[in-house]
Amino acid sequence: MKLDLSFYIREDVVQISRELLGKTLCTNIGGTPAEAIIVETEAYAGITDKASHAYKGRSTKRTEIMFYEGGHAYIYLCYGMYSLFNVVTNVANIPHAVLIRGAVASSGTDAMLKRTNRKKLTADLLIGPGKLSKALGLHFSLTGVSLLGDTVWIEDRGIIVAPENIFATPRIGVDYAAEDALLPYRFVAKQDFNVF
DNA sequence: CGAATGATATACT
DNA sequence: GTATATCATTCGA
Repeated sequence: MKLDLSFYIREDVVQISRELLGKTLCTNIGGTPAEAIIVETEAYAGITDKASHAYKGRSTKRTEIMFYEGGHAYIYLCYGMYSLFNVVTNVANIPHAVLIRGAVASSGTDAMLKRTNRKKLTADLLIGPGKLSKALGLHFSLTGVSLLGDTVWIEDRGIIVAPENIFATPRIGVDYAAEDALLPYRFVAKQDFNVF
């Protein structure tokens, strides 16, 4: 069942990050459908979070998507070659977002392998935000697309990640955020989804 | 460990 | 309008 607006507009972005573990991320881009189970997320808590692009309410043409109502995709180009995929949460004008950092392929793997120029399915194909976006076809030009539409969306397939399999750790690659880089806003699901 | 790689934000003229 | 520093990263030595 596709997650609806009420899931995204809640105010606790950290809670949403945790709940996204085990959900299925679906894309239908360029006529090639693909699905993956989310296993790693990071929360970006808007204006109070130095690691967020919207820290202190900074709003620019790039970051304006984060100020939208929850349920939109904020996709942005980093390091010149990798698109990073985020889920916007909370109500309009509160720039909270969840970075999808890793997933496990569950369907449409042929298309993913083709996009990433690989021959064989490996466990780390979708681990890492850059690789995940590339494999699923999430180009940064798609930023702002609604997750309630039929291009990119998230479904609840009834997969439950046990609390003892969820680990909270500091975020990756945000050392510039000083003390906020130490916040335990990253969530990893350590569970065998048996996709091989 | 370090290069690749380009849009974007910011600080200038 | 133009210049330059800066990245929510990855891959190959």
